[in-house]
Amino acid sequence: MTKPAGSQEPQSAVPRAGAAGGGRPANQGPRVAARNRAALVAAAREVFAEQGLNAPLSAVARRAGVGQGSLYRHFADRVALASAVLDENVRDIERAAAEPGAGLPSVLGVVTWHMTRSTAFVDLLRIRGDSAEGRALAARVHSVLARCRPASHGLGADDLMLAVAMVSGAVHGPTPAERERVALRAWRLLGVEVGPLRPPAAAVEG
Amino acid sequence: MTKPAGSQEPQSAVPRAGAAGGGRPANQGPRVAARNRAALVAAAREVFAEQGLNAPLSAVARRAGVGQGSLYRHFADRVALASAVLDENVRDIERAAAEPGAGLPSVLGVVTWHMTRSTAFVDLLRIRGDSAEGRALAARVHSVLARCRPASHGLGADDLMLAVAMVSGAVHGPTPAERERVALRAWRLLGVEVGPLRPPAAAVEG
Amino acid sequence: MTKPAGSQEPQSAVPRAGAAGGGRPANQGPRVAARNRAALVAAAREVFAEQGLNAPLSAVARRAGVGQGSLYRHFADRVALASAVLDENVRDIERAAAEPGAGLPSVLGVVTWHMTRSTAFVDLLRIRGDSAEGRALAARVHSVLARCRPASHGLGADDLMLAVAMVSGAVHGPTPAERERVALRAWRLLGVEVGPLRPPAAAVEG
Amino acid sequence: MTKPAGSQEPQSAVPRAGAAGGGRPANQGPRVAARNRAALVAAAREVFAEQGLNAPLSAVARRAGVGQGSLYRHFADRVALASAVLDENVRDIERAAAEPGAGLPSVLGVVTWHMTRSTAFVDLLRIRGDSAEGRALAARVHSVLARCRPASHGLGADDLMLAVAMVSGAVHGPTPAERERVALRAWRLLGVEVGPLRPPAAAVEG
DNA sequence: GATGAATGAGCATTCATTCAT
DNA sequence: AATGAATGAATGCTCATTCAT
Repeated sequence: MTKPAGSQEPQSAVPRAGAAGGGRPANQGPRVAARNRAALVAAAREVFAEQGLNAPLSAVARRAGVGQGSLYRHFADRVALASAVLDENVRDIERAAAEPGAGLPSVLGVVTWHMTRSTAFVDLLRIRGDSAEGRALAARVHSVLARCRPASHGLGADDLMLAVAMVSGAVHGPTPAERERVALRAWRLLGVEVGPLRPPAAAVEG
Repeated sequence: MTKPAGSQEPQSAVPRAGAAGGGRPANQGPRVAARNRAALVAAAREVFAEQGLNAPLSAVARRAGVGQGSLYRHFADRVALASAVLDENVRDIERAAAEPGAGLPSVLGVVTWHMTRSTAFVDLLRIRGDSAEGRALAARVHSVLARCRPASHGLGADDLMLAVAMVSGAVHGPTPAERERVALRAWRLLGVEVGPLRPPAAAVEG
Repeated sequence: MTKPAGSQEPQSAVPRAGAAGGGRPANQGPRVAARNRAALVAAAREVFAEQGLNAPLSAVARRAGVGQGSLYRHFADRVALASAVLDENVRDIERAAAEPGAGLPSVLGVVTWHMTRSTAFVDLLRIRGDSAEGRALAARVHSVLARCRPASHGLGADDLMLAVAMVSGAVHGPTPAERERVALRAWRLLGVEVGPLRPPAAAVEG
Repeated sequence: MTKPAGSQEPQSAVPRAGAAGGGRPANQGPRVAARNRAALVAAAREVFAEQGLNAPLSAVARRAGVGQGSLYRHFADRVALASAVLDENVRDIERAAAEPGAGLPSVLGVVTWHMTRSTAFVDLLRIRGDSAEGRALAARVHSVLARCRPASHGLGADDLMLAVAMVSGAVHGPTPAERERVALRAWRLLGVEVGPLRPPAAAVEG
């Protein structure tokens, strides 16, 4: 007769203005569409980071404070949702590469920072071939690395992608700090210089 | 003395012993116990290799041609089953290290061969910390590497374990051949020499 | 981005909307929510009364004509469902105590009527300590008895609860009529006057 | 990867003489038949007392240190096993009635002692009608009470059986001491005198 | 366009019962 | 006569997906 411990209350990202009392929250109409989409991506980022890509989609909807149906309206399936999450990660990386004075080390710093923050991102780098969306995202990372790579380095972009996958594979551990330590050891083993592990300018989570 | 509410009614009032119909298959008796256990491990190896360590256990039982109950009789839980599977892999590695003339490259060849054969083995090497049994298996690999490592190499056993995890992380691809190609590229990037990718003398599957 | 191993495949690639075949019954939408909840409580009342509180919940769902999932949506666990059922019983008793001219005999009449109708109610009165909800329900009965008890009677509310439990313990038999007979004999043995065994004004089943 | 906590080791009541090592224990032949039967009854008494009459029969066999098959050889079904357990209880009661100087109070003392020791016995007294065996056992108790009843008492044997059932119904609580307290209160409420709660001369458990 | 209830297939696990040894 | 493994139906529970409102 105890309520299940793990039950999570909705964290209503979208405050309801609607009718009084315990009734169904008023339909906010299209006005909230964009807000809902963003809330879903943010929730999915957290949930996927914590529980892996298998996490129940219902948990994502709940954490986003959004109905199950809305999740499916915005994202046809799990892959679409995951892609949206990872798209932001990749965008961060592209942004880092575009910063003035950016070089391979600073970009790898951002890449590695994401690896230590998100299990899902690790999976993207490891298993990129499993879906068209995954391949596309990986291709964007590849292209960033290709542009950054200083000719002098001796590693082609393909090699760099492989190296990134290798480091991803090694990254694990209970805390971000521990994962950072492992990641840096892995890069050292590869003899690749990495800049400071950091989110790009305006990044939110990881 | 009441019929307990939760009790299970007999499945069939008229069990068939013979040939006809879809009746319950004959109970083969304890004679098949060892055979069943082996079949379960073999089936689990395949299923885990294909679908990862989270594959449905019912699929394992089905592929082994064994009842669900027998699976649980032989293996208390998923971890026990996985341990039995991976134990054979680790044993292969230990055997390879014990062969006359064995060295780090030949052992890594066996390790890598397993990586290209089994998703589950990759998971073991990557996420070794998830259970006592997993840690114990990983420790055995570590200890083999510690013994093999030529002092001259410059890499400690911890570094080698990390390297193995890195290669594991990179290994992916639709076919074993493709995965072998990737694994060899990864080792080259690390500057570590690997012997021929092969199962040890009498290995069965992988 | 891999298909999670444990994920569930869609049950049917071609869901039927229409009349024919054994396809999935149409989703009736939230309109039926309240109806479903009521149907579940009613079904649970019957099933628990017949088979005791350990009856399979699937049987409840089936009898209610409702999916398993809906049952779990409305009631987090077996206890929540049982509480909902027994809550109605207790409410009946409270209502009986509130009727004009009600006294201990008439309230005991209602209590006893429920005892002869529902195994589950008997269990509540006998084993009230098994859960917080059970204790709360029993406490409500206790409080009703405390209010009804004529000071002259010589029995405290605790004694009355014990007496109720004793009668509950004795009540058994194949038919309600038989159970009523036994219950009345039990009360007579205790020397306690009981009014007519009856449901309160607007009770539904029992 | 933790072993399930609740797993109980067999408490081998029957020491094995058999072959060396980990092989199947030698079949001890008919010599152990009687011993096994007794071990099963004893184990069932404990298991039923602890977990109720629904307890898994496998738990009984395990605790008896006996194969599942042997259980089924000795007892055709759950009811037969329960009957064997309760038969000993009833025999205790009959023995108590046969003691020199025995009277209704001392017999009720033994009856009540059993009620506070065994859930199963309570069930027998409450639900005696559910099986032929149950009815037969209850009839034996009835007959003992009929012989003991002092004419002066005013209660017929039927009334006494009902009273016993009523007290049974009230008996519950976490400890035997608590259950004794409740039972005595119940008898007092009925105005029936009870002797000291005790097992008969050579009783084993209860 | 949002909502959240409905649905039932699927997986893990348990356990009564049978049966070869 | 004992043993203990095999068997699979049954049950609890979860979750992807649909759909009326």
